[in-house]
Amino acid sequence: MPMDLTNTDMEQLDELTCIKHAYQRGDFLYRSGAKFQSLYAIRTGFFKTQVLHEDGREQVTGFQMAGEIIGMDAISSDAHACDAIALEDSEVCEIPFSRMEELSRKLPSLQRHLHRILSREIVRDQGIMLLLGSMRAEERLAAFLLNLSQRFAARGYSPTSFYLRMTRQEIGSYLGMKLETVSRTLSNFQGAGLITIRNKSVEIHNLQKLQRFVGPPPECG
Amino acid sequence: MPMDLTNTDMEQLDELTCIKHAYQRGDFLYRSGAKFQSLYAIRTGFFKTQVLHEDGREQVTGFQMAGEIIGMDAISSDAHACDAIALEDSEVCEIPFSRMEELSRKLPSLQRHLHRILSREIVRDQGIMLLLGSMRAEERLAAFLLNLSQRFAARGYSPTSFYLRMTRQEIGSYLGMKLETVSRTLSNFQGAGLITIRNKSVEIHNLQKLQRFVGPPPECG
DNA sequence: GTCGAAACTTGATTTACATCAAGCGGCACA
DNA sequence: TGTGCCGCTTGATGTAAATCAAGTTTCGAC
Repeated sequence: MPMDLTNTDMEQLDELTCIKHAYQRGDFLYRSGAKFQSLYAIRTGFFKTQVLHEDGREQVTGFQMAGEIIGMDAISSDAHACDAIALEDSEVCEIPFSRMEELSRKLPSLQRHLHRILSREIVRDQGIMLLLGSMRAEERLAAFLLNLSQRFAARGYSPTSFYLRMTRQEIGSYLGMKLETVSRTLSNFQGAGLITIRNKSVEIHNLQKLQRFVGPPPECG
Repeated sequence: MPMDLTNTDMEQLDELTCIKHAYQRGDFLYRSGAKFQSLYAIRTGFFKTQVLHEDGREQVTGFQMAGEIIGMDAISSDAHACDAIALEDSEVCEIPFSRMEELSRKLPSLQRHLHRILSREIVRDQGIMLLLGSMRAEERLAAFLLNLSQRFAARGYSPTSFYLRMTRQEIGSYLGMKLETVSRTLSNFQGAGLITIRNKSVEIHNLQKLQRFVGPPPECG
């Protein structure tokens, strides 16, 4: 939780983030419809969030990793609007939201931080809307890999070599395509020498080239 | 702005919402990249928000009407992340955000309200992700019409008879399809007796039937 | 180590939607 | 009261991705 708090602020904030929990792969952090109590800061591990349509269709709405906050969708109606499921053994800090509201009334920097986090989620979602609404399969997958790359890099891991914690099916759900298309497109990237993919481990050989995939097809010449 | 405020709270809030502006059709309320100062409450009229990809592609991320708040995406980075454009002559209240933060530290009910608004936007976006990621064109358009219907109804207008303020192109951008597909699908709905559409005026004949379109194709029998 | 279920890859075929193309209609403006 | 443009509709054709269908690999449970 990087923010511009003084030490004493930090101490007060500690009161918030003290309830730690461990989850195993497959565990639900929360379920859609559950009463909202807390936000959750992921300390270690990997989660997915998904919304379920009444007709059984599901849409993965995000993959969350260490340092990210989830549960913000639940504030609006006091009930969670999606499921959050651990994709690997994970640790989270539970942040009781009423405490957070109370404290953020006293600490402007905490208040500001909370607002930014909420807003960042909105911006993230808009980016996914752009991706789902106006990109082709190849571009979506390239954008997805680059996004993971950046986030791993920001955490001190390699931006070019990492494990996918999720299945092809889950990637497909997130990106609005079928698992076969995910598999095929990854194979194409590999065939083009952009990446090496072996099961869930990815190696990106050329970030720039992959970046160039995210954009309109090169028919403009 | 319906909320549970006492009268004196209400008076303090009035200080916030006093800067009124008028916009004509086509005017920008704000542009992507502009410095963030304020949220905007739409009093009358109709807006669209859109994100622009560097390669020129654009994605409409929402249509906003009276009573709705826009500009929340800008909080995270102190700069607007999308354009907001009036689709008809409109009036908005500018809400300076620093004032709002200040005041919401004193008024827990305002604080709570702000958090709910931010969270509601997140939930809305997730719904659009579901729509874009896992629905067919027909379902998306049905869902779109039903959403407009509900929102008009909530404002005291007819849920079954209304004007579309946006072009087929804009609907298509929002729903991740081409304008021709929007046009064709609307024609199909009309052919099936679900709606009457004449230019931008829509009449929904059967909300239930339209509702049933939002769901998996009836192959389950 | 063996078995069985999931996850994944790859190919053949189908399909929903995009693209290309032409004509119509309503509205702003002269 | 025309006239030109933009938004819209509709048809013909093309194509990206879905679907259907094997076959292979991986991995967890026993």
